[in-house]
Amino acid sequence: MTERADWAELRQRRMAEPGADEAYAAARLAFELGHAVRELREGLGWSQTQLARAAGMTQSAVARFEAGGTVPTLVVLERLARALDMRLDVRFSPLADAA
Amino acid sequence: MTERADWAELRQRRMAEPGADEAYAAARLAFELGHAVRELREGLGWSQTQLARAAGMTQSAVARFEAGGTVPTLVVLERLARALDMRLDVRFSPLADAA
DNA sequence: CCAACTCATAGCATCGACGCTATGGGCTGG
DNA sequence: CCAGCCCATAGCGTCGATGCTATGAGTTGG
Repeated sequence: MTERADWAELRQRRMAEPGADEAYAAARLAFELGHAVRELREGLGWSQTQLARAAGMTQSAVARFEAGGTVPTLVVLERLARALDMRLDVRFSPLADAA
Repeated sequence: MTERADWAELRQRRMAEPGADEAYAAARLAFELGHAVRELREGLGWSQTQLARAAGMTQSAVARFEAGGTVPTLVVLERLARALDMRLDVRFSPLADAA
């Protein structure tokens, strides 16, 4: 990644800063989710525009999300999940112990 | 629950409205997460105030969250998870197939 | 009966996520 | 070479989630 984005860079820095533990985790989560959605979308052979329509949002929103531009809201995640015909799973799980 | 809250009621109505599918799902998720946190907290024998301190927020925020007053942000969920020494798990999973 | 603690809300300010529209660059088929 | 589609951002306005502070009700111990 060269340096196309802006927030992409900012977020990177943020994630590098010490003490930003939780913020870091959230950003990472956002990034991974974005990635996941992208793969699912491509898997279906859809364009961002198509997914956007299906999820009731705009192409720009999808792009921003996939790129990890913001920490998504549960509402949005839910919408995307539906559009992709998936189930959104959010839960607290033990750190190391059994499940 | 009589009718102590305000948003509690509003949210109820919202959830009842047709076509509010995703909003409904999000609200439900919020409610369940709130419940989960409450149980975890009580399990540790902590007061909302204690958890709030541990998670870097105020008692009111914890109360609002546990009551399902708002759809929490991933950032907040992450903070709570840490405070409770748990791991926040967010993922897209198939609707019916295996987990 | 009072003090102290716990939890539920209210009210207010701020910040960030989302929605929309408009571009710009990259690719591809005519 | 132009038209058309795809994706990445930029800007801007709005709304909702959080944070804080201040109460009020319910409990409990002294």
